[in-house]
Amino acid sequence: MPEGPSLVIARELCAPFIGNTVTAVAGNSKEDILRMAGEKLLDVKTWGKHLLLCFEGFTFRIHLLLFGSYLINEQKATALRLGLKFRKGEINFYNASVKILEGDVNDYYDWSADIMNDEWDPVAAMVKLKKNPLVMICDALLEQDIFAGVGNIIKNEVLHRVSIHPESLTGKIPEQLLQEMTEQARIYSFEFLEWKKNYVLKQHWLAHTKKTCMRCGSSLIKKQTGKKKRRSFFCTNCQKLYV
DNA sequence: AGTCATGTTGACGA
DNA sequence: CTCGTCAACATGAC
Repeated sequence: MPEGPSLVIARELCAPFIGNTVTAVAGNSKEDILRMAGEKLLDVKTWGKHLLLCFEGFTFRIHLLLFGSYLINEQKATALRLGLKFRKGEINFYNASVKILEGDVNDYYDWSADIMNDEWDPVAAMVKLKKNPLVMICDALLEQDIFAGVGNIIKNEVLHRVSIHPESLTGKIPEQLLQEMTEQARIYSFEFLEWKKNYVLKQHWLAHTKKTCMRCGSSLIKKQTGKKKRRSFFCTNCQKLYV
């Protein structure tokens, strides 16, 4: 489910409840979820892979991790982590991480680090990248403080698109190319969003889970890369290694 | 049917 | 203190 674009979809689906009062709360979350009862949902935001339900004086942060899911105006048999009822419908979360953030949500997040946000700042991302020149680019792209919302699919597709080997060192990648990668992280993410909405995401993958390179036809390498040890799919013919 | 993965945090030991 | 490794969570696609 959950890379940045998928959270944007979740926000859009929750948006109709903005301005409405929570009439009932349920779920097995250990957080004080009853606090939302009787409160008006003031806003729904996202930051990277976080879904933020904003109330007066506090915000509930929902993270779907790897297996989390949600249903709008529907339920399923598995244990409910958090369910919010409104007069005109309900939102239900399953297997999600739920956490309360006290006070102003703006104090918790740097919106300019979120690739899906209007305030996304590629220059700031470049500055952060340059601070860690010895980090492999496959790890840097997954760094949520730099590219909030980028997940493993986006990582693999962006690196393939800009022809960079995932094990390249950030500081060895030519500046202009690094900048192009940073820009593509956002551009690709919005393409991801459209494809996901139209249920055609997977058919647009050119590297992720593929056995052969969709550009040149060579066999792709599948390997756990970097300190994060997340799987990378890459073409040693198309993607250059900078070390 | 077994394996594996679009993710993150915290514990523990070296 | 930092690093690496592991466990934990737990579903669904193949």
